[in-house]
Amino acid sequence: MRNNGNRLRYDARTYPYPTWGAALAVTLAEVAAACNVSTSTVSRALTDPEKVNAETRTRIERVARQLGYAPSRAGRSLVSGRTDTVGLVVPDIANPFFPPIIKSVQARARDKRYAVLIADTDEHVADELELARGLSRQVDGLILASPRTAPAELTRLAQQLPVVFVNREVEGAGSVVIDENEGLQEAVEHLVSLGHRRITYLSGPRRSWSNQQRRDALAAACTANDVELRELGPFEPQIQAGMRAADLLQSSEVAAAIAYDDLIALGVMSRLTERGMQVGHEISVIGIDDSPLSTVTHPMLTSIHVPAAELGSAAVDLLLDQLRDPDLPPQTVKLETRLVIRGSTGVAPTSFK
Amino acid sequence: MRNNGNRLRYDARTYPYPTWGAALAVTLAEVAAACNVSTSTVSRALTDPEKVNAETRTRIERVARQLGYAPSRAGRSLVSGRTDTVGLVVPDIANPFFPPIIKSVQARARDKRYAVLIADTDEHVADELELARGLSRQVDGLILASPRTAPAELTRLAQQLPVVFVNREVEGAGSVVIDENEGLQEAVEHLVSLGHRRITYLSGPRRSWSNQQRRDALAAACTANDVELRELGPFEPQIQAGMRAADLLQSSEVAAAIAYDDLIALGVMSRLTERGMQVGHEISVIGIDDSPLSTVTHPMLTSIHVPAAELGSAAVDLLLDQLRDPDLPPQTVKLETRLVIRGSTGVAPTSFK
DNA sequence: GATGAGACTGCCAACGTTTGCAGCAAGAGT
DNA sequence: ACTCTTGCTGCAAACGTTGGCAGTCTCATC
Repeated sequence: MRNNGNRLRYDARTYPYPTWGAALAVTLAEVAAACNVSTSTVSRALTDPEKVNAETRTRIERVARQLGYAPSRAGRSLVSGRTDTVGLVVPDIANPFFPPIIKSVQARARDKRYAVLIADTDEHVADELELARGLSRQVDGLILASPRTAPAELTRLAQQLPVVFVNREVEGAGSVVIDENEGLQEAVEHLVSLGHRRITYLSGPRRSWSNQQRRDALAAACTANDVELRELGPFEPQIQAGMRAADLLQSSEVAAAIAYDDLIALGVMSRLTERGMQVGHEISVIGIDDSPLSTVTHPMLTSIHVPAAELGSAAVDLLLDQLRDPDLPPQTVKLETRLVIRGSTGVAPTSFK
Repeated sequence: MRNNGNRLRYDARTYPYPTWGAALAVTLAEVAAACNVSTSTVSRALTDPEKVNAETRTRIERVARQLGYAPSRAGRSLVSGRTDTVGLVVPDIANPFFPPIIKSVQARARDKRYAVLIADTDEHVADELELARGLSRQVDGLILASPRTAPAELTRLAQQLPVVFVNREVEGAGSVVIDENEGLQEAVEHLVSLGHRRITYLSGPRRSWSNQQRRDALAAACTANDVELRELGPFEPQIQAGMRAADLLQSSEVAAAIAYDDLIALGVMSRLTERGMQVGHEISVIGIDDSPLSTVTHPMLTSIHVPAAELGSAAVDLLLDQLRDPDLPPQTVKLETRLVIRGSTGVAPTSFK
């Protein structure tokens, strides 16, 4: 019962590759040799335990652990066609909105034994598809966060491999989006209750899907509350852009602003404060995302809370569902938002009432 | 001259795997069939162009492009023993110190045709090694940022695969560290020139290597400038911890604080401002990292600039050097720091002079 | 015209894993 | 004693790529 079909063919001295990392790795064949069984049996013992004799199995398990065996991803991948890896494309890791999403994607993926490959497009729209395509070779599925690529391209991408979109709905693909209606409605009502009758929307990138959503939701809320809505922008979701927005805002006659995201709002606050204005008194500012940064400024930023962690884990769940059953109809998950009131909003100055 | 050793064995209907992604992928064999050459020739044409006839090569290249051929990572990986992927372990993606590092690691790695797998330990020391070991199966080398694991364990890890440490020196492994001496010296001199004679260090995590470095460098600078040094902490590098530090600080008799990092400093500022103190007048605060956040507060945070982008790209360079030649002696790269003065530091109140 | 060199290309084995199939032994049923 | 089943295990092929080796063809040289 000697296993000689799977004997080792190299010793350390003749092994043709550097003896780093993977080359040192224990293989099925070595475990098999040590147990005097075939590689098939070892493979089954470790992946499909009911299929082998209980005694053999425990012996194999012990030896495998002892030798530090870990399956080669490449070998497994080659035969299964799967990589057990998902890709995640974000526009900017440095935008504090994304780290919580990334974290929850990773946590959920790790639970399900998937690795996560992350790509950062640096807000560069053209790189988005290229990075996604590059990743597609080495992942089973993709999560695209806040993509700005044209819808037709995204649909085509989603036909080539399972994709879940975060913060965007795309024809024929799963997505996780936030419903900003409630949050923005609360925000407008909040401002109205403070005496504001005019609101400026500091717009995000023109091609951004979520910017459209937010603008529309805000317009609806303003109409419903009989509030005049103005708009400035577009601004990139960056602090610097917010500072630029601040100056435009200050020269207007509006004392309340809702920004496309927290970064813009924080830039606005920072710049206004620097110019001597009292945010929360002379002017009210509201952000969207409720990132951890909302609490470091003074006054703290009133912001619309977005459930970032749920966003990430829902995306992973949707993606894995799709991997399990590719014929499943694409689903859209919608998450609620709500207003978190802090110090950056206050009673409208009398001159603006 | 028919190529029948490499003929296709499945058609779409009998293919046993879901027809998603990789399963659809064009293989060498298909390109070979379309060109009437062997897979070896295609392989060589695409990876080692001088080895095949110019005419054949261009034909192969054309067909490959046309068919959308992309090599299978798994197949290549299996034979080469390499994964063309590097792992990056960070304690907390949400800490604004890390995103710039992550970005530069990714950018440099991408230049060199490497993918990057990121793991976040959530500041959990015990997960650090576990994640690193998990990653080690699927990467050629690792970059560990600000690890807090015991040195002996790190040395052992570095014996198993190429590792480069960021923000920490480890026996027998490459590392990229920052030399905080200059920056802290400038910081102390700056405070002295403003009339401060006592400084409190808001300490980072006790096991953190860079916390040791910073504390030592600060102690040296204080001695040299005849300044009294006190210490509070340890604090986790998080805004919340900084707020806690603020209250401790306020009840002491020191009007100048240097924090382990920007997050702690920002938490301190936020809390002090909230309690009605004027940061930059009644009390001076200095951070370390000079993260983008330093500019969103009012006053803006005086901070010690750390060249995050260089940190990342140097780490990748060191790692790839080591992959190319495993026998290379491990190198340590040291990067300079400098003080960036903003509004959070000011003349010492007379009572403290 | 035989020989040799050189340029190119094909064959095959190998990487580590999974899995259909077949073989084998032991026990059950007739 | 025979078949039949059941439980377990081994064999071998397959996944896509690479690279050593050997074969073929062309052409120059003697």
